[in-house]
Amino acid sequence: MDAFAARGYNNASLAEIADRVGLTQAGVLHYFRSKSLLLTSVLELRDETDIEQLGTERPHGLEFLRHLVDTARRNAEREGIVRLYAVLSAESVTDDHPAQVYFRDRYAGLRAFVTDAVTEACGLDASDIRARTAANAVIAVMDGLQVQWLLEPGAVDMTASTGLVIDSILAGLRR
Amino acid sequence: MDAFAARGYNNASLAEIADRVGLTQAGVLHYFRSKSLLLTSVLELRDETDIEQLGTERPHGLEFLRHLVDTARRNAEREGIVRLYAVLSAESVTDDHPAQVYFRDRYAGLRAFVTDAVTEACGLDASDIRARTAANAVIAVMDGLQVQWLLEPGAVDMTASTGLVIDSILAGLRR
DNA sequence: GCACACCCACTGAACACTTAGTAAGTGGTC
DNA sequence: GACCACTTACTAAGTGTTCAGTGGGTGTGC
Repeated sequence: MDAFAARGYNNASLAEIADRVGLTQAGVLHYFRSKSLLLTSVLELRDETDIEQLGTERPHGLEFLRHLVDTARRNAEREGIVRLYAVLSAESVTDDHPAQVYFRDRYAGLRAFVTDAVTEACGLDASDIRARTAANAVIAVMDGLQVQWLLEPGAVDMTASTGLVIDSILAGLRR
Repeated sequence: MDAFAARGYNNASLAEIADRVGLTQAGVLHYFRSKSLLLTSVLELRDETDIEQLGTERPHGLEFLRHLVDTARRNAEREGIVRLYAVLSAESVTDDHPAQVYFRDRYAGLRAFVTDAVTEACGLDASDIRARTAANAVIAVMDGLQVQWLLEPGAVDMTASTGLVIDSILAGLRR
């Protein structure tokens, strides 16, 4: 995780990773057949532990959207994970990137989740595309803030900006 | 530009770039002393041509924010440039990336510009930090949408989502 | 005796960058 | 207009390094 976050997938080397876990390069490849399999395994593990932490109770509607602001707040304390996702999600749009499928699926799921929450929170019709437009914007703002924050932490308040966008959009859609 | 956009800085090779311009690898290094200098030159050239196109008249306040929505619309027709910035801005947060300074400066300038525009458009006090919070969010939403759009163009309407965020935030701040 | 968990030593490819050279042109001098 | 010194625009052939991945081991525990 740290290696991929600090250097991206392409520029991280198995030798460096092996070193940090006290193995040789060949030792790492004993467990993961290839570098790209290691990357997808790291991403899957990250998802699993996140889901475990979340528990079985998943908030809905407005509560879910408030939860996103909390996530932004918590993210400001977890630079490693933020960096991992910020770097890899953008790198994944390059040709033949091994995490491309992962991120496409991840965003599809996220969009569906947030769209539902917006629809519910604003009492919109399920066919109202404004919910999807809003959901995409909410996801985008969180991602975009991370890049700015990683480059210059003092210049960005992820919690405030995320909260402002969510509040403003909800207020607008409710009218 | 195409090479760095399609493969990122680290994974693009001078040999490939040389091939596409009909030179040898050494021929490219005759003009640009190093790969990282080539990257920064590409980014600077991009800025220069953008500034030339913009002309001398720069919109202010509300007009500038409307202009951002137009930019989002135009970007949907310029995948190459969108990819270049989306990939490189995120890659730049990795250790010792040659474009790190470029993007830090770029975001600092952008934040100042958009903050001024929001302040003016909403008639806020110059010291009101909500303008900066809003500006960061507007920039972030545009960046974040690009990554989603590059991964799955059909799933994202950059114009609509950008417009929604700007309109909602302005409406909220004006009250 | 067998399976697992590794390491050592290697391979071949790719990479950025260097060096030495060539061919074409440019400007000045006799 | 012939010669010369110098520059520019490259190329060919390297250099040393780094990389992911392989194959053949060896030790350890069951």
